[in-house]
Amino acid sequence: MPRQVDHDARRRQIAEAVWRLAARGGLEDVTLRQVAAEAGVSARLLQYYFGTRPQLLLGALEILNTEGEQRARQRIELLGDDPGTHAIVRGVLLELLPLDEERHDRHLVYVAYFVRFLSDPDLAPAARQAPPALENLVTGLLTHAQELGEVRPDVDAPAEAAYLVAGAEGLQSRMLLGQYTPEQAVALIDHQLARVFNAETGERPQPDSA
Amino acid sequence: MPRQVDHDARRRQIAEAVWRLAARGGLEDVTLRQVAAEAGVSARLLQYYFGTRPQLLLGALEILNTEGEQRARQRIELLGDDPGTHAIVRGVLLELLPLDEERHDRHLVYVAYFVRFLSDPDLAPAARQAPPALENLVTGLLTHAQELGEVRPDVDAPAEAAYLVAGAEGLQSRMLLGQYTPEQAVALIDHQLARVFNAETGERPQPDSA
DNA sequence: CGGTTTATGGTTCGATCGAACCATAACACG
DNA sequence: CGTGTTATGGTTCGATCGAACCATAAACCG
Repeated sequence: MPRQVDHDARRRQIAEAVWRLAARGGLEDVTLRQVAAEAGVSARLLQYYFGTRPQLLLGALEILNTEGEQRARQRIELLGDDPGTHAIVRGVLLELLPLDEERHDRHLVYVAYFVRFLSDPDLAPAARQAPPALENLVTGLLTHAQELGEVRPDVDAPAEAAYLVAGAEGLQSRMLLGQYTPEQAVALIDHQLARVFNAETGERPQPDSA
Repeated sequence: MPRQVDHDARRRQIAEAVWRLAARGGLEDVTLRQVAAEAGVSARLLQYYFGTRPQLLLGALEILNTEGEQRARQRIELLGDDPGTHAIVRGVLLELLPLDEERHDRHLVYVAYFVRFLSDPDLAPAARQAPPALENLVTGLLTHAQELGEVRPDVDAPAEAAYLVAGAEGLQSRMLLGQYTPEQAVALIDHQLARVFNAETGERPQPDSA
């Protein structure tokens, strides 16, 4: 069924236009006419593929979510098999940083949606899931590393995991504001990881897989 | 000149309406008519006190900034004289958390403005100053504490300060999303502070001064 | 080949937006 | 007392918005 492919491709094309506009001027610039112009299609098509404007916003966000998850998983797998817990945690945290244009725009779009997440009952579930999931993942990885002896038993795994993730999110904002270079932000994360992990278990700072 | 007082009070009244609307629905809900209704004044007054809509957005942000600085300084001074470096750093970091309604709304408004900071040349300077200033302040405090022996000499003060501030900012986002209670967030910060500072220099976790 | 669904463009409508314009109270000062 | 500045409300205009409506080309199906 080649129809389905066309259909999804069209939705994706339109969603990308929404992302670009939201990353620039915020959600208030995401008007049906502007999206249509940015996507190079007629305004009627937005109605056809997404319906009303709130549905367009929601749909574009859902596509961004699934796409982001895919990319993250790919980049983690790109570390090779058995990359070591240290490297995996590092990969998860770096995923939160805007280290390339794709992640830059994605995180920016999330910020543009943020305030809506709090009040809009349709948008809320799309954003409330990811962060705790990440934190639980890191907690699990740290606990695992503790059992392997790669992390000293006196570190509070949940507390450290929570602050590692929170710190990465904070660095994300600052990078978006242009106040940290990618190198500085990565160095700060590596500094914390070097503290949590025993030194000898650390991978050499291999460049972020693009 | 009681005129000036009235003038500023009016501007503040209008700015508060802008904040409330931005904290709910984001900047796209900050329309001149809605602000007028929320503030209980006529739309004409917004023009009179602020001019055009971009000027209103900018003015409301500036008022929020100065007000936020004042409040922060007050709360720090409320710690008493010579509260100890540990307590001061703690106070600075807690200022980033939405621990009361005032800070909740303020941080929310910043998020609503965030995307604009990146593209709007008028808005940008209002937001780019604060974060690095905070970080430098914490770095200075940690270095000072190091000289006093309250922090071990082998900790990297700038790196730890940067991650402390970044972590507090990350916790801020999660609290706004309702994923952390104030107690949990404060506990995470205290956990990090206990690690950076020598144990005996720590104040007992005195409740956040409201 | 004929009909039904799918996919697309164009147009129009009522609502709302930002901003300019017009009016006039209230108070200040000479 | 009068006159001018300050402070406020109301109205209107052109532009734009979201959404509904109308049309039709293309593709698929019996």
